[in-house]
Amino acid sequence: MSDERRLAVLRAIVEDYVATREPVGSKVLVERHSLGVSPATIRNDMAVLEEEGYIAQPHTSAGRVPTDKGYRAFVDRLATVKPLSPAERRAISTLLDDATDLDDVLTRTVRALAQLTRQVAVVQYPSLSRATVRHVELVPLGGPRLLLVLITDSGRVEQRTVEVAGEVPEELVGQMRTRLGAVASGRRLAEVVALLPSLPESFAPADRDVVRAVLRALEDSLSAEREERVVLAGTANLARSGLDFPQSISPVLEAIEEQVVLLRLLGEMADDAGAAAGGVSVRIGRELAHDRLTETSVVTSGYASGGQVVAHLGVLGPTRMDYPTTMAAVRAVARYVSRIIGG
Amino acid sequence: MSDERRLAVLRAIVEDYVATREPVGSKVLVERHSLGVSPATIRNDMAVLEEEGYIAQPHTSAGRVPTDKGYRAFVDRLATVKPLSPAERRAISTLLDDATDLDDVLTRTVRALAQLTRQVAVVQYPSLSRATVRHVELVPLGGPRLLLVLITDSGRVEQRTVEVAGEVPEELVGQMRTRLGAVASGRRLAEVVALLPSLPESFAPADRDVVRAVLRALEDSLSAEREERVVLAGTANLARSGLDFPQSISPVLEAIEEQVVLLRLLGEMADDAGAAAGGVSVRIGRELAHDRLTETSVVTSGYASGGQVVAHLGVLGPTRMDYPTTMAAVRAVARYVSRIIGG
DNA sequence: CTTGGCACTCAGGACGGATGAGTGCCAGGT
DNA sequence: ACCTGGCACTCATCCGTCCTGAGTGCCAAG
Repeated sequence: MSDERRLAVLRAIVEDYVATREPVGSKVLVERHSLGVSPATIRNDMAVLEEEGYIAQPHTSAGRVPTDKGYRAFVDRLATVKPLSPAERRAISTLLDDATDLDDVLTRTVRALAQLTRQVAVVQYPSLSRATVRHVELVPLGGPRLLLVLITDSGRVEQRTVEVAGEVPEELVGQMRTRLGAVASGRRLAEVVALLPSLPESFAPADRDVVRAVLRALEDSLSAEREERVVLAGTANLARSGLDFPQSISPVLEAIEEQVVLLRLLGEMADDAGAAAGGVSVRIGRELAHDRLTETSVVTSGYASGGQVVAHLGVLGPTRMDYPTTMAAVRAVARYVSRIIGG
Repeated sequence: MSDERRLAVLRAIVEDYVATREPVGSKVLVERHSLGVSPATIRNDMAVLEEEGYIAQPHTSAGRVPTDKGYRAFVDRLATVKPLSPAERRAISTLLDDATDLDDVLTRTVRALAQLTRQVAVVQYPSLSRATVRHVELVPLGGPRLLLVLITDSGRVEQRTVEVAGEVPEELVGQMRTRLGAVASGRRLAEVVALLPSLPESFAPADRDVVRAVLRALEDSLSAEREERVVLAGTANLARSGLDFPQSISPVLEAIEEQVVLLRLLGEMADDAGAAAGGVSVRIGRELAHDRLTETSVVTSGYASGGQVVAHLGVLGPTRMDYPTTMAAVRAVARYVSRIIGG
C-alpha cells in the first residue's frame, strides 16, 4: 500500500478539480496524469482517501472532490512552488513604483493583488499602536470646532474634529499645539496616551476644559476601534467566480463589508504557524471559524516596515482556488510593499 | 378613450411589478387595484401602452413588464410622494448625529443610505476646487521625504509625500510652511495654484529646487484626478437582489469598482433637470448611457455646505426598483448631511 | 498488490403531455 | 364611442417517464 502514490492521487485530484471545476473520476485521472497504474487501483486509493476524509463524493455516481482537509494536506505537503511569471512581476512594479503617499501605495497594492489573483484583495493599514508620533497639528476650523491631525512615522495621517464650548483664541491653540507636540513627538502612541492626563495642569485653569476636550478626542483617535482600517479591491471578481460558491456570494460580500470580520481574520492569521517566518498563512473553509464563510479560503501575509511587521494583506476566494499561484502572488506583493514603505 | 385611465393602468403595472417581480396580467390588475372596469378593457389599454413603448411582454403568454420609458413616465408623472416613516427618520438621526470628522460623517451617511434603500449607496467627497484652504502643513518624515498636508474649510484633509534631493534642514521646512501658509490660507484652491509659480523666487537660490519639488506636489494634489473621491456601501445588497439583474451583477460590481464611472455619472446627473431645484435626479437603464448598466437605475441628489452644492450622493439599483421610496430616502439623507456639514 | 470484469447507482438530459395564465379579437350591449 | 363577456389560441412551465453514461465498489484471477 504505497502511501506515496495515494498522496500523488490526492494532488492530482486537487489540481484537476481546481482546473476543471468538476468532480474527478478514476478514469480521467490516469489519463491526464501518468500514474502508471490502472483506474481500478486508483479507485482503491480513492476509497482510502475518502475514508480518511481527504476527499468526498457529491453524489453516488459522481467523481471525487477535495474536502477542506484535502486542500489543507495539499497546501501543507503537496503544493509545488509556482514562481510568478516575469510578466506578473513586471505588472507589480509598474503598478506600484510611482506611488506617492501611503494611501496611494495601499490602494495600488490592493489593486495589484486583486488583478494578479483575480480574487478579492484586502490590505490593512499599518497599525497605529506600534507607530511613533511624527507630528501633531491643531487647526481652528472656525466657530467652536478644531481639527486635530496626527501624523505617524509610517506615513499615516489621522484626523478628528473636536467640538469645544466656544471660539478658541488663536493663542491657546498655539499653546496646545506646542505642548502636545513636545509631549508626543517621537513617542509611541501607547506612551503618549499614558502621558496625556497630566497635561491639563500645565495650562491656566480657565483653559483646562478646552484642553481636556482636545485630549479626549486624541485619546479616542488612538483607541483600538479607530486605529484599524482596510482597503478592498476585486469585488467584481466574485461575480465572475460566482459558480464556485455553491450557496451564493452574499455571505462573502457581507463579510467584506463588515470590516470587523476582516480585521479579526487578518489578526488571527497573523499568529498562524506559517506566518511567523515572514511567510504566507492559509485558512481553508471551516478553518476560518466563520459560519457563513465555509466555502471561502483566505491567504494572507504580513508586510513590514523597518524589519517590523506593521500590518497584513491578503486575498479571499473560494475554497476551490489555485493555492500555489495565489500564495506566490500574496508573498510577492507583500515583499514588494515592504520594500517600498519599509525604507 | 380615457387617457387618464391608461396612465392609471401604467402606474398599477409598475407598482405591481415592483412589488411582485412578476409580469402582471390584466386579471390580477383589476383584482388588486380598483380600476372599475373589466379585464378586457384593461387589455385594450395595455395594447395601446405596449404600442407606445411603455410596457412589453417577455413572451406571448406572459403579463406585461414596464420598459425604461414606462418607468420614466412613472417617475415623472405618476409616482406619489412617499414620506419616510418615523422609524426611518430616527434611523438617519441616530446613525449620523454623533459623527466626528468629515470622514466619519460620509462613512455613516453612505451606510445609512445603503441600509434605508437596501441598495448600493455612493457618497462623493466635497469637491476641492470650490473649497478654500484652511491650513497647510509640512512635516519632515526623515530622510529625503516630506509630508504635505492640506486642510480645507469643508474638513477635507489631503496628504501627499514629497521626495526631495536630500535631507531638508528644519529651518527651511519652517520657512516653506510659513510662506505657503501665508499664500494659501483663506484662498480658494484655484487661486492658490495661480499664485504658486512666483513663490520660489522669495527663497535663497540654493533652496529653490526643494521648494519647486514641494510646489509640484501641491499642485498635483489639487489636480482634477486626485480631487475626486467616493465612498461606497451596501454592495452585499446586490447579491440579495441578484435576481433583479437578469444577466448577472458583475457589470454593476465592475462599475462601482471603477470609481471613474461613478464620478462621471454623479457629475452628469448633477446637470439633470430635476437636480437644479435641490431635488433628486433619476436615470433609468439606458439613460445611463453605459452599455453594461442597461439593467440599472441611479438616483442621486446634491448635498450642500453653506448653501452651495459641494458634492453628490446617491443609490444604484435594478431598473425594477421602488422609485418613490428610494427617492424619498435619497432626498432625506442629502438634506440631513447638508444640515450636519453645512453649518 | 494490481487488474479486468461486472453489476449497481443515480444525476442529468430528452421527450411529451397536461395545465393554465394571459392574450387578441369579435360581436353585442349601453 | 366605449365597455364587456365569450372564445379560440399561444406558449412557458410543470411533471412524470425513460434513457444514457459516468462513476463506483467488489470480486476473482494474475
